[in-house]
Amino acid sequence: MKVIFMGTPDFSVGTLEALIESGHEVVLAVTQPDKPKGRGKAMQFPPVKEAALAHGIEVYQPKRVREQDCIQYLRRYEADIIVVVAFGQILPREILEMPRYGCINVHASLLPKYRGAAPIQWAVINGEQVTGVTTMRMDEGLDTGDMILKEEVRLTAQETGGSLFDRLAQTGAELCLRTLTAIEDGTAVYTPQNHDLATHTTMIKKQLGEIDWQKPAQELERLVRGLNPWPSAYTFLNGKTLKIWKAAVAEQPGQEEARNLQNVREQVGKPGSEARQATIKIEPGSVAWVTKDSLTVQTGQGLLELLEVQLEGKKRMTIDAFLRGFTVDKGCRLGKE
RNA sequence: CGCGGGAUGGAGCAGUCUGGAAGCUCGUCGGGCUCAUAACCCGAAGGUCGCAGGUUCAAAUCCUGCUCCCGCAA
Repeated sequence: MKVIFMGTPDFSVGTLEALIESGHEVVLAVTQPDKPKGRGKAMQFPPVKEAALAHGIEVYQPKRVREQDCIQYLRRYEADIIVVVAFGQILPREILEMPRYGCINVHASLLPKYRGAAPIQWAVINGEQVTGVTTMRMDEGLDTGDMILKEEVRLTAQETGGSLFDRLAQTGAELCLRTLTAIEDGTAVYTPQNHDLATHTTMIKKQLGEIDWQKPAQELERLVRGLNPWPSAYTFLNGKTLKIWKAAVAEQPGQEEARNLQNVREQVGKPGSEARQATIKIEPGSVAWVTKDSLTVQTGQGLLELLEVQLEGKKRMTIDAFLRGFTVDKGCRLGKE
């Protein structure tokens, strides 16, 4: 089929390339405008633009697709279908109705759950067992169109936002091809969503990664995984940002750890309050115990062991490497002062 | 020219301001202790101090240029 592809980030690239390799005629790749990137200042192409250029496909980067100029421009390509994967702009009705087969969207969740911006990370953060990819025929709502195909993906215990992202991108690419085939064959079935079951996710903001030590260790561990590799969970140590790349809910302390715990309690406890020592609780966010190769923090519920961290301006490193050059005392508080 | 941190034996760091014998915590190798050990004791190997110039009797340290890594911001 004659396809116009719309997408922007890495997630979209897999589907674009699958379309090209499958023999569909991708006549145009629409993506967001270039933006100034990282440390220097240089403009950077969106991943989809990179991929399109590598395959010799024409690229179009409108600021706003809803503008008439843009709509007229797209019309000239007389596409059979428009495939949209994480494009980042809302399509107006005129575009939705433009191609013979409409606009097909690949969404990284099992609709109607997780409509919206960052379904992949949220699935990890929320501790979902299963998520997946859904293709739908777009309408004017946000991920509200009729569903065509759906594929489940099971999360692993150590799933990160990044790993799930990769898997769903591939699943999405395959599902998209199958969807196009079904549409071409006329065998596609359009199933309306049950809107009563819909849930929505919000865009991931950087600040979501700031760890609230009052929360349970299990929840924090999921946050760490969900926000890896971007934007990553973080806390503060001596006023500096400490990113947490990997953590684990700590097992019950063994004998030695228990003894260390006792030491901390003694340091934290006020002098002369012996009777209360047994009941004094380590504050959430305090280092519960530290050895030469492990660092465990008290949370609102349970303990979180930090396994891989990165201090501001430093490289990411395993906890044992980190502890070799950076002294962390028992009872030391993490987080903002 | 967006702001800032960094580059020192295999790892992570100190030393740089106030030039003058390369250090710390680990790891590795050898030996010892031990029922045993990731614990403890003794010993050893391993570094052109990111690169290139300059100043100086003398540069990891001061000056100039460059490369690479990283945090923020986008």
